[in-house]
Amino acid sequence: MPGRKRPPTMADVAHLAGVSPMTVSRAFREEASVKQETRRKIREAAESLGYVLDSTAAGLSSRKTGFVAATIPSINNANFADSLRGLTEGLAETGMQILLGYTDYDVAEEERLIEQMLRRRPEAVVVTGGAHSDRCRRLLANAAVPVVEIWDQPEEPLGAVVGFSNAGAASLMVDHFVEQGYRNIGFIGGDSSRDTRGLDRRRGFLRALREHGLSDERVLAYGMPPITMAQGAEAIEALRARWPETEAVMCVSDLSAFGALSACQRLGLKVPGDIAIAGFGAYDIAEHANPPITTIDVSAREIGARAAALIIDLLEAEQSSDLSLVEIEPKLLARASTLKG
Amino acid sequence: MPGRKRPPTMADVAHLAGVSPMTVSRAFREEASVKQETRRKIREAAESLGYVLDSTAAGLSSRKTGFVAATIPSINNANFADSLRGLTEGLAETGMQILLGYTDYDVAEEERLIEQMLRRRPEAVVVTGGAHSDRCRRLLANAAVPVVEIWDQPEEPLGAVVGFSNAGAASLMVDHFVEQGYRNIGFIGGDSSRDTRGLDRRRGFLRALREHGLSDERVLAYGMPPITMAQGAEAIEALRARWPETEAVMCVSDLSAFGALSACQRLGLKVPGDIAIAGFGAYDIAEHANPPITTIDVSAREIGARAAALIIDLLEAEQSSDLSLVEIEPKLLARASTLKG
DNA sequence: CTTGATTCTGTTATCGATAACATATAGGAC
DNA sequence: GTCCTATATGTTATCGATAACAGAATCAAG
Repeated sequence: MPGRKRPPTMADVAHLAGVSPMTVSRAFREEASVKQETRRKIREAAESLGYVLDSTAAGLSSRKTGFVAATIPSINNANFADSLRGLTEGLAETGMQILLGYTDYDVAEEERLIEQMLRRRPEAVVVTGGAHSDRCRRLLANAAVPVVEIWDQPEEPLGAVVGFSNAGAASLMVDHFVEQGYRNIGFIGGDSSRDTRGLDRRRGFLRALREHGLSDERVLAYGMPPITMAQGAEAIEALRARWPETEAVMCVSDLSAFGALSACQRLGLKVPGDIAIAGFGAYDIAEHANPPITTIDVSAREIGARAAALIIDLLEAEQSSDLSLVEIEPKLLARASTLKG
Repeated sequence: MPGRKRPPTMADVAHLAGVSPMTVSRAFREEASVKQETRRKIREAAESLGYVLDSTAAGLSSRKTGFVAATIPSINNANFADSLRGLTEGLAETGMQILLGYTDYDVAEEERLIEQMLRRRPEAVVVTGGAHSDRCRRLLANAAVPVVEIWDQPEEPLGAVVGFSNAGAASLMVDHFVEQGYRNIGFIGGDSSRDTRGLDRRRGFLRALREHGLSDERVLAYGMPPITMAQGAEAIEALRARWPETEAVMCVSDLSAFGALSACQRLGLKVPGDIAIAGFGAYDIAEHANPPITTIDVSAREIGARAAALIIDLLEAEQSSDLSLVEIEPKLLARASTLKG
């Protein structure tokens, strides 16, 4: 950290290169018209001074910060990480940078975060999931930038949506269970009203059970989201203790499903012989477990990529026609953990 | 997106509240002296206008952006995610925000990222790992802000360091294997020079083998980092094919170890009976696998937390005494996957 | 050589806040 | 009531860039 002297500015570069600051500013943007030779001189001067553009100032002046704000519930979740990757990659060509925040599945925290992020004047906002505080909705509306909600299909969207119905996705699993001949079917999920996507899955799952004329009583809520492997393990034991006749269980995520699977195996239960186990999210772990775990693939990365494309469109359009709905189709991946004989 | 009218500024709030802009500015900072009553009036005015502070402008003026830049190799890695969480939580009280970038294990990409981030004028920078391009080193040196390197102990640190010796950590595993009586020992890692931490682990592992007078030939390099479960699975089969006498294997990460474990079980091999398998990183999956996988815990979250504490110190100190080295001690977690009898 | 179009470069005002300094008001101590 | 200190507020200049406009240089065509 050699001496805290102030970093060089465009004026310094301009001085050294013998041009005006404005020309330096232009030289740093590809599209602007600057003579080849001048540009070279400027780049050299900049490099020799160790000059780095100040996008804080640039943003203030041009009213374009190059930020896209994004919130996800948890950083430690491969699904959201995949979506984030899709988003980052999709925005890469535009040079936009992601401003990331974790809500920890909490709408109050989301509100705090969104406000903090809006202070940075992002050019677009991506939020995960459909539940938001009133103030948060107001803040976003006032921000007058495109908003994209992902991973859900909210009843009252804030703007554009790239998502799927969590309830509908879960019902796919019921269909699969029924088709495989299971009748005593259970569900393991989180304990909190905070994970609205998890709750939607449960709701859709139970409704589908009823539609098939089956009992929807075998439900176990366990722990705060994100529900862990350990909680999946505890939950399956509790479920088996209470409803020993259970033949098949869906867990709210692949992680809990894996925990449940491991717990069963430790207890000497055969999966799927004694009990079938399914998850949600198409994590790597579901594919590589023994047996591989039946799951639902919601194309997490695609969600991010589509959101990026949508943002690019909306920013170009200027027009505020952003009530688009991009529907992602969840796919059931039938694997050994639920397949009979 | 109701009409793209310009958002309100402090001047608007000041006008409505009947005070000067400066007082509004003060009212938004806790420490500043503003009469209770005035502050209330201002907050009300702000809320009714939907005013949100512009930290772009604030940062320009005060020369404090409230950003800490951080790079990690991959977003989809629970270890780095944990460090990031520790960092975020540690910085929360200061109100600083993380500006995140993924290098994808690539020094050129790291250089690009660092420059992009430095344009935002972060008040500190956290980088993961010890390999950097010359230009990147120069950029960081010129930036005149504290730099903390994590997850490594570089020979030529850029600034402060919060890390551990990857080579030393891997040698712990050799000690464990030898103690358990294994003699024919192998290593599975990535194929690329890009994951320097992975290479360090391999190097340390092989050196330790030689120090114990054992053969260091059973090494398989497989795929690009981050090495996946699938690659772990392929690799263990290839390793067994080439060196059937192998009794114990360390994989460069828990993910590949889990892949290897699953592959062995599918082949009907007993773990640890026929072959012992260990990983690295203390992922959840290692704990919940069947059998649980022996691994090395490097306290990923603590790394982030310590980095945060260090940054807070360095920023307070003003003094540029930032060659601190915080040593994290890796711990071997001996589990069933390598324990005899 | 003049003209007009095109390309390149400079000048001035401004983005929205805060620092630094100046001033006003309030509250005790004597 | 005076003086002093502490608290509260206002004024002016500035942070580092870019927008918008204006002016100079270049070049081809007539």
